Amino acid sequence: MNVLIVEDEKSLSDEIVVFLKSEGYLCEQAFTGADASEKIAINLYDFVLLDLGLPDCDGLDIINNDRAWGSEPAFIIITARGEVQDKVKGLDLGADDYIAKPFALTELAARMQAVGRRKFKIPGQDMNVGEFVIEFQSRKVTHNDNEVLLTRKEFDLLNYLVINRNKVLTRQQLYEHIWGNILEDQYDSNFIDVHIKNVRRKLNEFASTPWLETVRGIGYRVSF
Amino acid sequence: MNVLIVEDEKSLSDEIVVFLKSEGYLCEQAFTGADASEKIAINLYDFVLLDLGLPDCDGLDIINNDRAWGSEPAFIIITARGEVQDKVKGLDLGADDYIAKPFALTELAARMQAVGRRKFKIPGQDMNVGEFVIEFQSRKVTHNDNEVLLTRKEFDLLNYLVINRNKVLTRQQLYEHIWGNILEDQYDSNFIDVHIKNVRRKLNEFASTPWLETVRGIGYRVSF
DNA sequence: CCTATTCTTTCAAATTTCTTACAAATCTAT
DNA sequence: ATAGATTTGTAAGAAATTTGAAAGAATAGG
Repeated sequence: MNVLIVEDEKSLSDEIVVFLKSEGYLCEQAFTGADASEKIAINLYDFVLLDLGLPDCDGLDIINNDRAWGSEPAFIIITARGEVQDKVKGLDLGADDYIAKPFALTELAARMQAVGRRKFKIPGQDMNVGEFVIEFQSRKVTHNDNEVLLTRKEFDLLNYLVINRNKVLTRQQLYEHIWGNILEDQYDSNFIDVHIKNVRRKLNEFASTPWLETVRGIGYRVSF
Repeated sequence: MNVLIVEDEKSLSDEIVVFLKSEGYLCEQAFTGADASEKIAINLYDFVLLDLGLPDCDGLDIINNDRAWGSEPAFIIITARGEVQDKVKGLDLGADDYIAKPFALTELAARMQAVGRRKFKIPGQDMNVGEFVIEFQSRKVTHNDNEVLLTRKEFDLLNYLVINRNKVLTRQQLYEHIWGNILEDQYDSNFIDVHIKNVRRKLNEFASTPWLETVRGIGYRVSF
């Protein structure tokens, strides 16, 4: 999961980054509204943590700007105490949650998880795909209680495909969300194909996986 | 992708054209509001870059004209600094993004990409055509839960026809939008006919498709 | 420093896309 | 109505693209 932290106070921003990284998120920072707008326009984030007290612009513009369909990020507003009407306006504009300063990092994590569950339909509980059970919390995949040992990227890949089930994901989308980078022009490597192949190989030792489909010319899709 | 650049300052317009062509876009220019309106009425553009400082009319009128659902172009407003309320009015009227003069061409490209990503990913929901269900996000076509296996171009073709349903699309329009190239003069190949035939053949294995019509002398149309 | 993971490179296999040639259908002008 | 012209449909196969697979190099993490 990709997170953009929009917060002008560097020390707080850094603190959040360190924490979220330890939680397994990919983080980027923006310290001004202009920077944030540009980054959001270019990258596909899953979350945007937005401090409304930016010096150069009204943070609410940023939400208003980018109303994407399906792949829009989840906005979580960070407010100082007392900016209540901003909070309300933010929620009206389509922010998904807010959190008031000062906050505990664990609370932030909890809210992000809750928002993610609603917004991206990330199942809180385990999920059945084919004959497999995916445990998102413990990052385990099992087949009749036998664990399928996937590496980190392999699990991330499967995880992201399952969350976006019944959607074709391009290699670029997978790359941007799981690796958290923009894919440069003309970059041709088939490492995503390789990971897919490895996931399939490991899963196929237990059962066939026709639900992990190749959509030729586009990307991959999990259907169920 | 087709772009109409509506900008009265010729040197800037030309500069944009040269750049966008190098990025693989097909460009046309309009230097007056009247010209722009006419061109938009006739052609199917993917993007319209609209300078609000036109001499002969309020650029915002151009956006306001009613457009067919699905086939409307993405409007990106070009404003001079300080025309903030125009920007706001533009976004209210349905513009998809704005960019303030002076801007870097790379930023324009980034915004067009971002807008394109969300705009042309097509309806979030599935759609019924005849006895078939088209799932756009999944790029699947089904008939009573049986999947009709279409290749990429076949799906793109059906997709574009369905989005522009009740409109006749010429082979040139289909080619320019789906293949993203200008069709050279006197280029005669019937590969679009061939793809249409293949789509029909695959669909007809499940049910007849009188709704995928040939408009003799013009092109093809999906009516429903 | 060692090991597991991730990425790159290479090539074969599978599939799609486009071209070509011709048949069938439709239109136009006598 | 019919011949000729134009347009569309069909088939087969060549060319191009895309994916799968294997092996090994680079990298990261303990």
